Amino acid sequence: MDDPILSSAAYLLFKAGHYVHLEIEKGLAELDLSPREMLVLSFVDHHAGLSQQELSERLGLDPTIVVGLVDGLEARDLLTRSKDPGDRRRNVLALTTAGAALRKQAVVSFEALQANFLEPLSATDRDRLRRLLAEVLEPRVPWLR
Amino acid sequence: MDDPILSSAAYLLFKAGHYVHLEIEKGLAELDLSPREMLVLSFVDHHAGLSQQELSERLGLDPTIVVGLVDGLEARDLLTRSKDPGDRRRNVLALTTAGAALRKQAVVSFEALQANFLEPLSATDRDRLRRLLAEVLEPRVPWLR
DNA sequence: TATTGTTATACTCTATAACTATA
DNA sequence: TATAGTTATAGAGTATAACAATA
Repeated sequence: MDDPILSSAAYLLFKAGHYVHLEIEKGLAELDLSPREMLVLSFVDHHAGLSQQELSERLGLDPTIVVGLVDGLEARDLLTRSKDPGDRRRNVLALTTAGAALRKQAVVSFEALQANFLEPLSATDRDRLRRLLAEVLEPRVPWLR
Repeated sequence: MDDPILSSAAYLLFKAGHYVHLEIEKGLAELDLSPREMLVLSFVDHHAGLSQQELSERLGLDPTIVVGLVDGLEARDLLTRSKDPGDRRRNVLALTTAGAALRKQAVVSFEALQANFLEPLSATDRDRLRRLLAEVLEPRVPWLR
């Protein structure tokens, strides 16, 4: 493989991102969750009282996409929407008990899927990869730090 | 950032793949090329006489997508379609002089965009990242090796 | 009967703009 | 007048199935 593009870090990054998304998506289907739904559950759990706006910024999703995601999760009683008393334009999102339980399952599943994806790498190399990616993303997505 | 998902290698991989694609796409627009069109030009150049079928397999693109890509590149006289004399069902693709020239430009542009994307990393770390990604992808995309 | 390339079409995904309710 | 959330809709991107030409 001497192709300067197909063997480049950029192309491999793109491909790896695509494959890992596919595998996580397929695995999470057993819990009836899309990767994005898992992200929302996880994010709500770790950032209590955040608004949909903040969520859409942090996850890089269009606000209109978030509406649909929250609709679906609310209909399944996995989270609740409530008006922020301090600013009634804003929705405050919170996980229900069922939502918190499902999120826990999702994290377990996610980590198993990730371990399977990274299986060719040693534990040291997995962490090395994670840190390299974090370094590259840091200037673009500051709140990931 | 203690979120087990948002700080995971898998999520960072997904995000990084997304961002690098965006930046390459934006940069290549100056040459009126999409990332995929660049891939096709590069691949045809490095694998003389390959069919559209082979191209779609190697690039992970649906054959019907390849038809459209080749249509566009042929209309711009960047490559030629010709029937394989040994098997007249197959199209043999080849770059024109203009196509080869544009590909060269695209590679230069691509490498500058990639360097900019990986700017936070040292040369050693860029190569380390590339090798880690190649290792992870190897069992999934054997022909990348 | 199988395979390559092609077309047409239906489906999904996404963003845009317009609306409401609050501030 | 500006902002958070919502809705409706149009556009892009994709895959599916059916087709023609060749093996």
